[in-house]
Amino acid sequence: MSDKKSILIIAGPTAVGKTEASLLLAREFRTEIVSADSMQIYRGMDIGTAKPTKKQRELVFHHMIDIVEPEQAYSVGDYLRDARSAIDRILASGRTPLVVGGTGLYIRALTRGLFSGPPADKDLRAQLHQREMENSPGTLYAELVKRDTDAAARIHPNDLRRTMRALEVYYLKDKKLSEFQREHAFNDVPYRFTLLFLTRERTELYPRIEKRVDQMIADGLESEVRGLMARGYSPDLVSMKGLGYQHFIGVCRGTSSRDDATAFLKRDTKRFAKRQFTWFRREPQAAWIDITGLSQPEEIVARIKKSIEISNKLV
RNA sequence: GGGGAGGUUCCCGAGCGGCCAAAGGGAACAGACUGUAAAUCUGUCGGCGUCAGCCUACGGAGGUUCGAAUCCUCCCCUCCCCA
Repeated sequence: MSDKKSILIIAGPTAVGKTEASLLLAREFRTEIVSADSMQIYRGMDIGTAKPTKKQRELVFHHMIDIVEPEQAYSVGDYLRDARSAIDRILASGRTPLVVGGTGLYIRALTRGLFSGPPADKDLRAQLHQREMENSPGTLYAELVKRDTDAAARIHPNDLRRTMRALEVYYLKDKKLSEFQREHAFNDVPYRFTLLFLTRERTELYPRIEKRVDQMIADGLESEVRGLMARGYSPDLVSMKGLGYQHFIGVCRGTSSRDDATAFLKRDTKRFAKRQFTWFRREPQAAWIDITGLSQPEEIVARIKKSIEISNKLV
């Protein structure tokens, strides 16, 4: 056993019930929460991201929420830096940080690091994108096949985003993405961690998602989006691509109906939950905890504590 | 009661004698993922299978044909118009 400090991570698909349970748990452990949610970092996006309320945040201190404006770019790299520093502060105070969220990549970065690649270069990306547009589709992919064959082999030819990032890494660092990945291999593990993935049967999760979407709308999602639009945000912003925001922009502009937006939001949120299942399914250290049938935060916490005991015995 | 349109795989919807397990779309399911990740991308989609095939399918029952989702007969159901 190493002398690394421990952190507890509570992950799970949207609407399983992470927030309430983690709040209770954090109070009991007298600790603070570090959010691992790629959308809750944005200020002013409260309803659509199901952010913990002001009251809840007075009860337990939350890190990594409301840290940037919606028009600011914020990458996994930024997240890793900021979240680790928050975690280190909590650890330094002698407590066990409670990481809570559903963004798989953020959690992986937190627990196993990122290779030290270059941050996104807007100009270079624009250049690359233009090159693809001016030539036939697949131009960039063909370029990648030449520059970094191994990376290309792992990227689908249609996945322009990943193709561009691989080229970006190559041109900026004069080193292949595949090489970075091979050397790093997610081996930067600074903490001991217990990663719990809360789940529910889909027959229960999906109705919860629908209910939650209805609640968001009742709580004023549309006017929240309207307010964001009034600030002149482009729909192309990462923040505005968030579930709910991308859907209600059309409603605010009068190009789509409220009913359609609601239906699509429900559908897309379910799909998102499905992708979260896929992600954590192949996260080797994630312990799945089925909380189907448990509706009270107390019950969920009891269930969580039980599995922590079990995993502690195993360690 | 009279006239018209139609019933296709989970849904919508094309097919109108063989090339049809049946276009296309939707939904669903599965997968990938290292600086946009609530994003981006991919695959499957009647069942069985040693992948060659076999079985079940186009409202129901018969019939014509070498061969029918496609043609004929009767029946059941839906929608529209006139009474």
